[in-house]
Amino acid sequence: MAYQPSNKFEQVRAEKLERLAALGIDPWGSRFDDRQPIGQVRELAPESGESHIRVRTAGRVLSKRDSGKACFFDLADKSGRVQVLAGQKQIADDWKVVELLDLWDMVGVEGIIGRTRTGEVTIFAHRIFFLTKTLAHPPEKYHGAQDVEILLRHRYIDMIQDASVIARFEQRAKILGFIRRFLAGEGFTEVETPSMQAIAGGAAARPFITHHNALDLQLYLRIAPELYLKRCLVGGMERVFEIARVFRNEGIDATHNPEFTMMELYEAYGDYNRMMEITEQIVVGAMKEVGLPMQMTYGEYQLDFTPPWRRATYDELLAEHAGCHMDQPEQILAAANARGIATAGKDIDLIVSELFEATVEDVLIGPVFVIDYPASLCPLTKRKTSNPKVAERFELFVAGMELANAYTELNDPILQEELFTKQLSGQKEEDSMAKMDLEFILALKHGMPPAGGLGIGIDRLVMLLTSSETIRDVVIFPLLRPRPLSAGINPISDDQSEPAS
RNA sequence: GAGGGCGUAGCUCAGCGGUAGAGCAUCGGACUUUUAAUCCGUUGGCCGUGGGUUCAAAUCCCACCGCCCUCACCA
Repeated sequence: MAYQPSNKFEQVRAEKLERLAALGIDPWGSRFDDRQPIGQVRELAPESGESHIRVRTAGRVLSKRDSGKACFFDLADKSGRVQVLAGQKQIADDWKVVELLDLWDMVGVEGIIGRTRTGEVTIFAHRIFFLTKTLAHPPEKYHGAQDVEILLRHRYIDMIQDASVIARFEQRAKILGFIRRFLAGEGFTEVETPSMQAIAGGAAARPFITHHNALDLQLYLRIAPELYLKRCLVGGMERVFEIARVFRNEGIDATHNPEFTMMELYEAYGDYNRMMEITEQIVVGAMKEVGLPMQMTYGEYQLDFTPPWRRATYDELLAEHAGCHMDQPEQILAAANARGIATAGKDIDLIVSELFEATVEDVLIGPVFVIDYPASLCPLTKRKTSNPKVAERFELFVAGMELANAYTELNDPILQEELFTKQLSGQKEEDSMAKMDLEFILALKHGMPPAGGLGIGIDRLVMLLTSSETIRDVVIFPLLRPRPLSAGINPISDDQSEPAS
């Protein structure tokens, strides 16, 4: 299969493959040992002039300034960027390599660290080792690629041209690392429950459907790990958690990606009050992990995470922002009608929920725990002993985003079975958390200890802690509709994918 | 799903009825302290796709595709 360059730029670069080969140089390089990261190399630089310190490093050529018998280029690796001066006389035979060097090629460099007369940290090269040819033509050097579509579809371009992109995903990794260490320290065991489930339960969301051929079985991609993690409680795993990729077949916007990461934990003998403490510990700990102060800004908001955070009941927030109480149907209907919320044929609690979402959620700058939800909205949650119409549930809101959701878990199999059959009128089954799962009921019949359970949206937490405005900044490869390759970027083979019909 | 915006060279963008443009990048040349290097020259286009209006369409109209924003849906 012959390589077909997709434009003249690639044609030119392809020809350089031959020219490199003619010089006995492998354009795809090989192992390069004893490499010092560029960040470390920079630290060896003297105050001025050349040192006697030899350095050996490697990276990608991001810019290049030819100057007759010398060539300056900037070499970058993950740790930083440094200028290299390759003088024809100084690098001797390797000058042939420099002559064939293109932007975004990768090379190894050996030389002396120093500074030019303008003070720029520079490797005065003695050797240049060709490591990898870049066949594609890179974006413009000053602005770089700006088109969001290019940056998302080809995230590597985003990473190459903007060091903060990798840094942001490293922050994400640090946050996840902290959560794992913290929970391990608290005695939680990490488990991995099925992503493919015969019944997609544990949340209210439309699932993705898939199929197993050998079993001839329709399966769903999970919308939550909840029902499996509770089985672990039944079995005696007293503290258990999962960092679960979940999949929801819903719309896409700044805070929703079809697949995202949910941390769920369950603690036997706990309740939702205990979950609030853990939530504070996790969020505050994660903030410290990435070096954030308790007072911080996120977008236009000034947030103070100094614990304990405000705890406000669902009812008092409803009263404050919608002017009605959740147990007063006339008030609710009036308030809903006043805001144009359709009420006909809808269960009163569904209307309450819509009213709450319309009036309260967006104004919750927080951090604030919204506690004690209308019970009918919470089929997996234990009811308050003092008032069975209220469920021991909280949601954590920050900057208008829901960041966490937790309950005192319902462990009564008889009530659970009943709640699974109860659909609120005016609500589609797919919009309800109540989906009959007899296997789960059977598990509860074997005795699940009273417990607290917590889910934290990891992507949104990372957004908050990295000042990211959209979830796409923290999901490394967010979903985009596939399309025939963008102009100028063609595959090496000639079998173009067909556009979706 | 509804409304709005955008799609022009590899990239960043101008042009908005009358021969398709600039900067960077590329290619050739000069230059051993440049750093958005500079200087001289050069190449580069199904103007997203398909219809239509017009003597004439990148430009106006319609449909479709993709992306973005707002709203809706949704945690």
